[in-house]
Amino acid sequence: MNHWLVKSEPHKYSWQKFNEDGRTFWDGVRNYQARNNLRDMKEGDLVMFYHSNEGKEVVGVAKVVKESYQDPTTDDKNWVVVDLSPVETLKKPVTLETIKADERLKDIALVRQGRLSVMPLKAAEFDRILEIANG
DNA sequence: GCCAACGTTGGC
DNA sequence: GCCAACGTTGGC
Repeated sequence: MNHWLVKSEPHKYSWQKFNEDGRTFWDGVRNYQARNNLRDMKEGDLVMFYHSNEGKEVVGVAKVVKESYQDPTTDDKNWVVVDLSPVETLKKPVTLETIKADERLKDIALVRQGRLSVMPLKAAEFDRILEIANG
């Protein structure tokens, strides 16, 4: 199983809204690297949900419920979406500041490659974020 | 609101 | 195919 991290601006699509919806297709990715990551997602993979701009923190865990397919919001064949559902809300959100300060997390793509919106995480990194969130 | 980082575009 | 210009993202 693989682990991922996706970003969303809360005023566009928040963790709260995601939970109200119960399921969503992850659209709007217009970057090839991010697209390739979406394509590599498999059903059951776990995905950290990060709020960019406002909050700047990992707020919850989602899972892939449907693997990539043509983005329904465009006819351009370059772009795909996946379906995600919420799994759990983190007890304590893990802020970017915390991640940068953590020896085991300071080199993840979230820090190194700030603009990428869909990125892989190692299992150890994923677990480390959960560990921090659970105190 | 500014600006750094970086991906994309287009002229040559 | 290089690289300057431009646009976008996202932290501050």
